[in-house]
Amino acid sequence: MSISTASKALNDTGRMGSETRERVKRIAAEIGYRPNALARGLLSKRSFTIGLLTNDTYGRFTLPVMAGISDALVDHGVSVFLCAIEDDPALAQIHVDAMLDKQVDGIIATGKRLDRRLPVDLSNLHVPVVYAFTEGTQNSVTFRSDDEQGARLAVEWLMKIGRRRVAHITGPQEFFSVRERAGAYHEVAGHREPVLYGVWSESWGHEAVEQLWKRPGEKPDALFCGNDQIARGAVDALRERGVKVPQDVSLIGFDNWEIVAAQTRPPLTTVDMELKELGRQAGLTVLALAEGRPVEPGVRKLPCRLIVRQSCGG
Amino acid sequence: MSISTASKALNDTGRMGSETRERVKRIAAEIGYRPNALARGLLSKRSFTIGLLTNDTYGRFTLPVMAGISDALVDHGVSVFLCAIEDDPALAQIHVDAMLDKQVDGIIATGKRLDRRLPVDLSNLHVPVVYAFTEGTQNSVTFRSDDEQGARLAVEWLMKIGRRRVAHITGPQEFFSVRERAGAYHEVAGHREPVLYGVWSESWGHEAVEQLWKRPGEKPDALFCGNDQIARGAVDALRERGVKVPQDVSLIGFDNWEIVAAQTRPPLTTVDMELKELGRQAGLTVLALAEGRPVEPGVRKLPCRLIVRQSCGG
DNA sequence: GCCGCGTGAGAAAACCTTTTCCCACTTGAC
DNA sequence: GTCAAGTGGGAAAAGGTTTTCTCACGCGGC
Repeated sequence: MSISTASKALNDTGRMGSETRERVKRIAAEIGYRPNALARGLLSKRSFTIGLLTNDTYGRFTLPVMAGISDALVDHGVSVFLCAIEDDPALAQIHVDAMLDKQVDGIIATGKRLDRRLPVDLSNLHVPVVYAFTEGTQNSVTFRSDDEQGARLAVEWLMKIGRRRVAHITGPQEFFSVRERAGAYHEVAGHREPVLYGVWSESWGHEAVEQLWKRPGEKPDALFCGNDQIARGAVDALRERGVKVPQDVSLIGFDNWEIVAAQTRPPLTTVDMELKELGRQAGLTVLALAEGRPVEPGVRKLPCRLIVRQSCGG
Repeated sequence: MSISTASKALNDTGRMGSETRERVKRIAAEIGYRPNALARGLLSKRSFTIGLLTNDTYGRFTLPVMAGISDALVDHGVSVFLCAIEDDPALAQIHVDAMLDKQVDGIIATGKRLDRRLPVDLSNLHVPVVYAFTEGTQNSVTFRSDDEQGARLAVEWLMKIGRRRVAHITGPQEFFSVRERAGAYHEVAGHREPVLYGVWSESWGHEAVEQLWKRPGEKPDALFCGNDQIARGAVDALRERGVKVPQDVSLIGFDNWEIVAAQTRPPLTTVDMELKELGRQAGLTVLALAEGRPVEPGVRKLPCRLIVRQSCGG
């Protein structure tokens, strides 16, 4: 039995008698034969391997994206190198070089912020690069959440359940997503209540509520928070003031970070950026590029989804 | 210039004139030559790739372990396939097969619980397997945190700062770590206060404090909590009751999950399991095994470290 | 002046697949 | 019976690297 015959039998290629083919397959299964992906890759120029580059240390954004990528690609036999590069350009370069040496079919770059580049230039690689939740280069394919639509979703929901004085407590104004969410907030809620910019922490949420409630005049009847941590801090501050959530004030967060959103009392209604779906699409896209299928460059905004828990009432 | 001469020049092997060697190296650098790791691996039987298998969806344990592995192995040119397998045996098998096909040099299995196996049998693979933070098989190498020592660290600290009535609020008794921590707690603190077993959530921490404070008689002056989430729930409950932390009650958590521990008010003193170090050692061990260096099988317990923040006072 | 040895460089095999090409044999038709 | 066409199987090359083996040449010693 020659090697080539065996190969053709297993791959259903070439011409041969069906009983020969079956026999080869049976014996291969018996001895547990598995082709060596290295050798196969050497010839086919496809390693069935991609690299995921991230500077998101906590994995809060990366992990769902990774799950989506893996989910989409495991059916295609593709495995994923995860490379956490902090914000270290030298480390990033080492990882990129290592991935290229290993002949990855493509690279997905992901981060923790839409408007930041990774500390390494991926623009002139000979493998396709797709950006997810991080800023891409000219003519690249970039996937991001539609923060404007997400914010709109949240504020519209608050209006729909009858809230009229919606305040917005959010992160630093330098963040692109912050500005985009604030823009949508203003469009839907008008300019009756202020936007409070701060940092992404619980303590800022807490402090912002203090500021709002110390002001004279009518208090807000709803808070749209820039992330779940801020929302959680706000809930705590409201409880301390004796303000009831959701009876007196409705509250919506952003991120749907389970560990924060679901454990808050009451559990937070929040905006989910569908990062897993984002990862899935990024994975399928880099695969398409690796296989030479044409992909239109540009920024793809994926819709967010409102996760309704108990912090809004209704 | 023959291929073999070039190879020998770049690898500093073989006999050749030093000026030839230098010339080859210079030109290689000029044209940006990088050897194909697939071809190299095909011959050397070393792919400089390992697989990390995990069923920890949140990545709370996996991520630090992964960081440690990557940190230790990047210097050796090793990349890591991350495979999240949930608790799905079929998915696990697919990922394991994919990794073996890709000729990984070894596999590190990690999980979210010391006393649970991954839903796939890794015992008869022809590549080395190291277990980290999950139960291994007979004769395997397993790395785990020393929960007993960690708990002792916490309770001794509470005693040292003058607390005498230390209660222990923790997770489900089926967990090995829970029993081990409770054992150490009893050894150090005696049996004056009860151990409250429950679940790993904030709400259980909250409820447990209710239970403790509803009982007649003297209240605890310290709480040793089974994880940071329980501790956080406990802090909230204490605040609601007007009990001051750390003035009236000192409180220690477990896990040092930054996002919970550092954002609690006051920030939690807690026990860190040094998962990154655990990952680092697991990485170096699997590398040693891959290179054929002998490694003593058995369970290696790594010491925990107490992270002092503000929830214990002085 | 010849032989042997040492030195530098290249040829070839090996790693494991896939794919192309070719050969031999069978079968059918005339 | 002969030829053509078609069919089943094998040989060989390719992919990029490392390693072992071989070869040619120059130099020193006798």
